[in-house]
Amino acid sequence: MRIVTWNVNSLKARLPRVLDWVETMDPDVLCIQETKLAEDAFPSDSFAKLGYESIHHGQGQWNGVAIISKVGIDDPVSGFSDGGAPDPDARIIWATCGGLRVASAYIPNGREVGHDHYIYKLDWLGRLRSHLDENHSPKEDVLILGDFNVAPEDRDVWSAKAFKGATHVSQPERNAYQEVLDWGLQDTFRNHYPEEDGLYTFWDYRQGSFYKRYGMRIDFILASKSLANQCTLALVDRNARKGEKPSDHAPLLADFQR
DNA sequence: ATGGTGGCCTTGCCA
Repeated sequence: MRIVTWNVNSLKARLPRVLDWVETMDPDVLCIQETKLAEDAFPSDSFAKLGYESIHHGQGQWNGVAIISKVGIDDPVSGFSDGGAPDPDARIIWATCGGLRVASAYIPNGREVGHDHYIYKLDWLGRLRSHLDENHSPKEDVLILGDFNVAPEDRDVWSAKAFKGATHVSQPERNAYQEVLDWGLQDTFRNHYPEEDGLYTFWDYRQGSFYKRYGMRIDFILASKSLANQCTLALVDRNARKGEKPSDHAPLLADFQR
């Protein structure tokens, strides 16, 4: 099975490129973030023509997450089932696809260390861990895919110096991310490239960051142990960041022996 | 190509 995550930064703006990419790369499951579409505005028909079912949790101008699948979509859940108040933002959607419990997640950006939105980000990652604790076992086949807006190590940003004091690299964010991993998930991409640095999934539109290789590795395919052991390929498609009207994120792809 | 934000509910906010 081929599983992909891609923050598309507006599915309306990106639809032609996403459809073209899906036809070429033929994923079984694609998790999309930042659709920026209202709940009912997801272009299901366009994906249905390519053989995919889809589910969407959207709010309009911001955020919005979706899953498209060729291997079924069962038991969808939008947001968290952790007993807490509903998340005001559309940031996570869950479904069972081909026997795997899959989540498409868009973790809050945080804006600035100490900002209300930063507190929300830390809380949000805590709720993700709580949802896993209360709804799943690490012995199941679980995949959390998405834009985590956290760089786990200094080598996951182009310059640790440039990020000093910034969000995405602060210790509280890294700790909250690690708490999610510690539930029983592995970073499948890092498993494949344990010694490499300079591998990124996001490049800011500003200042020609992509051309300068000023990137960040903030998108992940996290897999429970049983699945992580079956991951045969993991890669970032940097070509999708090139050309006309790219997203600022590249798709991250993983193949599993299933 | 020797240089280069982009998306949105747009004249500001968000990433």
